[in-house]
Amino acid sequence: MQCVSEKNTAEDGWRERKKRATRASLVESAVRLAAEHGLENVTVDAISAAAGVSARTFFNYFDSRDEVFVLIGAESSARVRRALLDAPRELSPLEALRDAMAGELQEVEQQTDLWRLYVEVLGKAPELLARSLGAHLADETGLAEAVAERIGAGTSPSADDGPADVSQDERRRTLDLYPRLLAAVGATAGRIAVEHWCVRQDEADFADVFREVFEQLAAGLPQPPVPTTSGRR
Amino acid sequence: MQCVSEKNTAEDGWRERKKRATRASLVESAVRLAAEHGLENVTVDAISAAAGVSARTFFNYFDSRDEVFVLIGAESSARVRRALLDAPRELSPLEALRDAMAGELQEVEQQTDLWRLYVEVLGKAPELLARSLGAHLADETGLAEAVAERIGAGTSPSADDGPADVSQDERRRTLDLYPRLLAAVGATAGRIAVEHWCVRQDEADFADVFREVFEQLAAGLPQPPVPTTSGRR
DNA sequence: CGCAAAAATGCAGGCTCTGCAATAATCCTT
DNA sequence: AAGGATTATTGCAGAGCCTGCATTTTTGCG
Repeated sequence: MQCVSEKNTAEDGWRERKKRATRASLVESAVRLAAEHGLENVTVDAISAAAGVSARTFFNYFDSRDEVFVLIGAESSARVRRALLDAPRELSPLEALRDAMAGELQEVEQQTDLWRLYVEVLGKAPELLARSLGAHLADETGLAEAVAERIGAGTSPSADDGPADVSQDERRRTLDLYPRLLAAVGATAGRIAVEHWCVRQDEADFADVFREVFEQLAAGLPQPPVPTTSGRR
Repeated sequence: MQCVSEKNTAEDGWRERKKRATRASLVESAVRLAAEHGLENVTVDAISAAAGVSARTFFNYFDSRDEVFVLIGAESSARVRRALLDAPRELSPLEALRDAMAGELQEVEQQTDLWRLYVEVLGKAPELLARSLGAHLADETGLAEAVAERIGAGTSPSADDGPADVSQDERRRTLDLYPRLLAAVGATAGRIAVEHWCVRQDEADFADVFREVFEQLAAGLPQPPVPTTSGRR
């Protein structure tokens, strides 16, 4: 690993490619089997057999059986974090987070084949999607740290934060609290967007749903307009 | 069964009391053991033995091993939902949800003994708290239905199912989306409040943290004031 | 007391997951 | 190209989780 040769970084070599293939094969087998027999009735043995590896090997790729159903991998977390830090300074934290996650979720609409099966499976097992997106896409703790870094390093020279009369204690508490809250809520919003789009796939593009979710969030979750049809009050 | 005698409803009878006691004993044993030996090193056998029942009986009380560590029970979900529906009409959906959850979370600060141990355990196992609060306190789906009913019932008393005759696509989408979003975000906010309070117990009352979280939410998660040390960077 | 409902228990069995050691594939250096 | 080093795969043993079923014990009630 100490890199004497020209081996740059990552994804060349027959080895890596095979690992990727195996991993992808496991995921695909898992989702396919789950769509056919139900999520609960798919064993690690079955998945491994379908993918052509041993059951033991399965656990070399995934820490748990459920993890194979999590299409958003751990790399996503890092990418989102980086995108958050690299986002333009003009954006508010919420906007930056939205854009960072949007970049990651773009592939949702592209890998439609697998995702459609995936959605079918998850429609009957919502808790898995929750864990999937909630836990991995965001990696709340890491994301919270990125948020903290962003707003901490974002102190522009203007230093125009007017009210200096807030108690130092409360401010510090808020500063610890805010990143965690933003990260968690943002991840949740992303999850809800995916869930909603899963159910009503035909009615709107995912991008629209995603945008709307964050608009609601930025607006403070006001009560939406009530249907005007009958007697709007 | 069909209540011939004066057996009113719930909590009399030697039988029920013993069940409660057993359940409580299991919970307490579990938390105590976890605090001592670490969450992962506590087996169902150990918990059951400490509580004086067989391991098989454990699974008559809890569906899974982890469930014994979830102090917020399934009843909470129903109570929150009812509180949400009973909340004054003047309150915005977010406020109503906040108050409904606040009522439920009051007991957090009261059962300090058990919760302190609990916090200690969960400090090293955050994913459990996430599942605990995220999954059970809110029961997002049910909560979303309650939200939908609340904002839908603003017009007609027939709260069966919302008006399905909305013309505009986007409005209908929003109406389906909003309750899910609010429920999920609210639950997340509650969880973050608990988590934050867990870490910084001494610095603030839980009620303060809880209130602040929802204030941020209502304000649209704006960037908080940056520490005044202007020379920063 | 004696019957019926409910709870607790023991047991068998399947599934998940982990360490360990042996084997096989890949990579790298010479 | 050969050989050694690294890494992946595999089988196996074993602990733990969880469920269904049959049995025993407890509780409620006439």
